Amino acid sequence: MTEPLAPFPVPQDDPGGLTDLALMPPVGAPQLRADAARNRTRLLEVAARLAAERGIANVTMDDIACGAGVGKGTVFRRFGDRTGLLVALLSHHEEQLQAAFLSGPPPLGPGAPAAERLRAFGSAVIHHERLYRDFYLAAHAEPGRRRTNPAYQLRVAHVCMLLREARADGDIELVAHTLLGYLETVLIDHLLTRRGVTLERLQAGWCDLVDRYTGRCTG
Amino acid sequence: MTEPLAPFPVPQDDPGGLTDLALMPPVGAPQLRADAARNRTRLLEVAARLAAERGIANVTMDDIACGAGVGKGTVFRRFGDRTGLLVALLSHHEEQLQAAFLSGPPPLGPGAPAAERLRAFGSAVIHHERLYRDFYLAAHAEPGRRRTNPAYQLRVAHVCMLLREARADGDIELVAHTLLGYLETVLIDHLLTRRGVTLERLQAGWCDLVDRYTGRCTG
DNA sequence: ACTTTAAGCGGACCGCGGTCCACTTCGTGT
DNA sequence: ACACGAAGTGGACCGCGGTCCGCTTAAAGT
Repeated sequence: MTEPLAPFPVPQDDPGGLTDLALMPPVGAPQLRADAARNRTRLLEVAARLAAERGIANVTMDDIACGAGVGKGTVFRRFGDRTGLLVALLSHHEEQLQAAFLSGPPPLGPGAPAAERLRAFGSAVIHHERLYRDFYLAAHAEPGRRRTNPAYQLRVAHVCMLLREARADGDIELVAHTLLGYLETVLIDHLLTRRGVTLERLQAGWCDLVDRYTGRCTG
Repeated sequence: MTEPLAPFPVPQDDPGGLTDLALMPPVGAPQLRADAARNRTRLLEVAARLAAERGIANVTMDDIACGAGVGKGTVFRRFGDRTGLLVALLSHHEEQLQAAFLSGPPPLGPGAPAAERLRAFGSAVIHHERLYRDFYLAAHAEPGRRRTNPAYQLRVAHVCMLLREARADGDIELVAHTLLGYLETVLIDHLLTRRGVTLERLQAGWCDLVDRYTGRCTG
């Protein structure tokens, strides 16, 4: 239970909570009614505040609803379920990460060689997910949904692109999933906290993995 | 929801349900009272039967308790929680798999070259988990616990051993986790059912991954 | 301004996993 | 045979996530 995590801004856009975590396409968002938008914002603010106070694991949906002065039904109508709320909470940070690897400065963003960008990608993801560890762990409580969410799919697409650009041989999509498997929040957390693996070691392992697929020996 | 899955034998040993999935060490098991052992068996039988009838996802803990004619408290005392019960249900199959790669015939068991055994291992795990898909998916509902269970740790140890035997270079433990990440039930299932990847392709991807670490180019 | 209506709202309600604790039973030592 | 303690038992109880449905309200059309 990593606690505080300073409160953070709540995104105003993305009304439905459905396109969350997909950078770029706020298109097709069905436009919320004014009161609904207000409630959405308040709910996210309250959730963030309570999570900062006592850790997201100790915040119930009722807490959030009643903290925002709305009924429980409103919360579920807006976010679908608990996971949806968590995803929405994470979306702001997630978008920052996405912006960094899609259009930020090299070596993470465009400009550096693909292999180098891949290495930087791993490092960035590890740090990012570590920073918001509790949220990611909570949001991944339902393992089946993880890979269907837009943020994950964007990562897959991005890694595929870099692999192709790096002339990686083999089944690109499968390789991408293999690489992303290494970056799984739960695995990283397990290795770091339960197995005593250091961050440097993790990073080295990532670079090694990337190298195995992006040439060095198979050209 | 893959349904039927013929009923299967229920293990009589392993009283506490705690050492389940750890092949070999029924040592240290605290010896159940006769009635408790009887109830344990009945519970597992009922659970297996109901799961075969309507799929494990549609079986509640109350169903099982009342189907076995015992109170709910009894179920939880014996198995700790739902996951514990599922693990116990799987333990028989899991042990068969373990026996196969620990002491079965080559190429999966001892006798074949390590790299070949590793390739066979992936194939075996993929088929095995696919066979009991629903159970594994249900048992992995809580992602954090997966890697702390004895069965997973045994897999890690086994893969580490084979990697060392194959003179794989790099950080063996991390490599083992990378490999096992590829075999994650949820990932495999996602690729097979949601992404239309074929079994052969999956298998080829596994062999490729193994080869990257066990020589071929890095010697 | 007035109507209309789809979207939003709230909170009672449900089912499930999990806990608790007073009571029973097994099996051991005498 | 018996007494006694540890292990086992059952079912009432709890909290949480999630649903339902009758009421309210924002905002678009006229």
